[in-house]
Amino acid sequence: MLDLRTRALEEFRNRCKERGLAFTFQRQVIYEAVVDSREHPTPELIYEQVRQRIPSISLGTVYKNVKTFLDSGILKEVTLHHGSLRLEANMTPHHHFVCSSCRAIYDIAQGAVEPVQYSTGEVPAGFLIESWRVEFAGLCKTCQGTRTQSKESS
Amino acid sequence: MLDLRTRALEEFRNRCKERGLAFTFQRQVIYEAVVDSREHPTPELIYEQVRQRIPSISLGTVYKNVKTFLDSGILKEVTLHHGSLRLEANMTPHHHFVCSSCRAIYDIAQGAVEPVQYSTGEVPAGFLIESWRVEFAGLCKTCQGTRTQSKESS
DNA sequence: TTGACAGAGGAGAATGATTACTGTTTAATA
DNA sequence: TATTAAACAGTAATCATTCTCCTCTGTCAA
Repeated sequence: MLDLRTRALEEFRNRCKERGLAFTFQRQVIYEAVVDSREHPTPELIYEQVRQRIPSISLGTVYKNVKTFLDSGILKEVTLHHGSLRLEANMTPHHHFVCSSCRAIYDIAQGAVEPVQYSTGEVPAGFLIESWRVEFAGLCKTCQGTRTQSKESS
Repeated sequence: MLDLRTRALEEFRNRCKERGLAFTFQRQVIYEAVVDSREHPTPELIYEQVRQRIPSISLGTVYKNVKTFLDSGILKEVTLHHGSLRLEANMTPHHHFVCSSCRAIYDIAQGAVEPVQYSTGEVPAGFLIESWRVEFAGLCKTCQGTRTQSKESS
């Protein structure tokens, strides 16, 4: 448990070094706040957590470092298209493909994917599942052409 | 094509009636803007579209009606948790369960779901898929207890 | 048709999330 | 330990969204 956390921190330190990022106390505490949270926290929530250990930290610092971590692949964002409300009129069940470059969203017909099978033969425990869908991420046709595959690949 | 659009509009009119919503020109044009767009548009983009037909429309009206449509099940939002940036430190592939009531996000182990099969035996055309994951929606344990199943069920 | 009234629309202020800017401090490294 | 680029804190600015207030229009009964 603690060991796991220590290991994660060690790995974090290495990642910083690899990417040429300074290993600061603020960054360490911000990273730990995300690791320790089971809630997929917002920057605001991270800020609250971190302030308990570093009362002088500024919200801007949290945002800045979160962004840095995302760019470096040290953290991940839960959804690729959280920014603004996106709407659709297609009320029939279907899936989505999100281009990780231009963030465009495309519909994938429900029929294109076989129904999801639970490996245990059971619904994941405790949840009442009303619907599910697959979210594919990758490059759309346009972005495949534009880019000469310079994505981070670690 | 046009027929489809006419049908959709007809259905929209019925939905409004069913829900006791006034059928106004603004609502019609807003709805059509979403139907016509293949881009899962933002309210801002809808506003741009609608302004070409109704220059005097206000952005507030677009937001208000979009919200009304979402509440009435006339439109759908692409993601249940678009509001604020949500982060995670778990970099191994996994799935998510989103509670449609409290919007909490839970991790589902990758092993709990069998790899997605494409019905056609092929990747959906044109996309370079780098990853995929399943997003489950429903009620978490807590919200199942709290609520006496009063969800919309149309 | 007409009149009453609740609901809808427009304009702009207020809020919340996020980014940008500025001057000061600190980690990395020689 | 001195140098320097990067990181920090504080604050202003921006963008998305909601709220408020007042006017106008659809809806429905007469």
